[in-house]
Amino acid sequence: MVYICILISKQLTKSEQTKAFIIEKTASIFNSKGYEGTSMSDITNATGLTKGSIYGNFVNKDEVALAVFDYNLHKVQTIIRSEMARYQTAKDKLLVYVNVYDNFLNLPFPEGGCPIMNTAIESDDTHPGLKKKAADAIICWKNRIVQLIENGVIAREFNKKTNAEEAALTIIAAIEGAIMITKLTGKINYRKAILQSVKTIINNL
Amino acid sequence: MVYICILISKQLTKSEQTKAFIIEKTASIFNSKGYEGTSMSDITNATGLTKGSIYGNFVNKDEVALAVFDYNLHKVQTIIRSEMARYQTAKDKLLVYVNVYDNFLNLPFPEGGCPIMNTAIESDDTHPGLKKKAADAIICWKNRIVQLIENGVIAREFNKKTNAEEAALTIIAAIEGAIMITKLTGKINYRKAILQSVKTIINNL
DNA sequence: TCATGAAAATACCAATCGGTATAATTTAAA
DNA sequence: TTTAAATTATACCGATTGGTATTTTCATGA
Repeated sequence: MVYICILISKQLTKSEQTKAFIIEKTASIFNSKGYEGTSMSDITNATGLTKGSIYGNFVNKDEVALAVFDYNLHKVQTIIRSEMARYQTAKDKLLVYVNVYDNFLNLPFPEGGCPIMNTAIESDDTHPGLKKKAADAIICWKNRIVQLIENGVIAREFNKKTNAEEAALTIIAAIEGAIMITKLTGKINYRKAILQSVKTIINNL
Repeated sequence: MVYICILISKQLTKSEQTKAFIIEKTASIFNSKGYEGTSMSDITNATGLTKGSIYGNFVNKDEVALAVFDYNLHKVQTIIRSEMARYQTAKDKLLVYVNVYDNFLNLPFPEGGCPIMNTAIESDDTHPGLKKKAADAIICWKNRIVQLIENGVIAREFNKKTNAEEAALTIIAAIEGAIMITKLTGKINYRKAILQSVKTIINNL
């Protein structure tokens, strides 16, 4: 199994390596300046590569942006998944969201805030491809929380009268709002206060 | 008094009239495409004016963007204030936020979503002037809700153990998150579900 | 009615935008 | 080691960007 993995990773094309390199080097730029605000020269400067090389690996800037979104989203999902694996109960797993977003400065979180919200706000009126990806990510996130709550109901951790979807959407909305407000005002206590409310919501499920 | 008002409005410079005209015509564009994504040609197309005229009334594009933010923010604040004036109790006044954001398609709300959030997300890493304006708007909003809650505590509508700031920030975060999620996914029920949670939070104060 | 200042239009600027054709260089298989 | 293919660099493209200098038009008070 490991052997196969090594073989597969050795078979990574030069082009695939360069692609990954470009994505890594530009991920934080796209997430900070936005997909419109990031220029081709930003990309060449960040990578040290030339335009010819970028366009030899991606058909256009849009494709870089889409790949970078996937990369940033994957980064967040990986953190959440690995933290959640440490806990057993539905409640503890749900509280992972609170703890992760409360300490995301100490975690390998994408620079520039939540990639889903950044992409959502920038692209909802302008870039259908990115909008679709962000929307799918939100719905996937919501479904994951709904499932956790339903598991908790089955395990008699949560009240069976709980409206799982309403709770899931509220948790997501509050978290995203918290990130935005703290990034904007610089007040970490604001995020802490909102996440305290999220914790209360989870405890009352 | 009225006479004075008429005099003052007659004294509106031609330049001031044009300025207001430019702001009105471009407000929805800035709020949809973003302040970076809106070009000078967008502005000239929307107004029918030429670049010379725009730059005769504003020193640069930034100044238009800042003025448009004020205009869009004022629009939201006017709706909230006039709705709130119809109610007396602190709880009813707080519930205005829920009702307004639940029906904002039927109100003269700025096109393109919440101008505070749009500006916050786009400008927090790129445009200090706009970031400052958005941050001030959020803090002002928070203080207003805190005051309403404190009034409600004095009037014995709310529990005096209520953490007003935590509640205020949570309400704002949930509302902003709700707007983002519904705009992104197209699912109005998602917003309704989150606003239902906000209503519950207000009822439990 | 005429003169004057304000406002708007025209024509232009250098810089940058995303993108491409082609040439030089690596890479890797034979 | 040779050679063909894949990858990267160079040099360029037209279009558009924000911005300005200058001219024309317009409004208005004397």
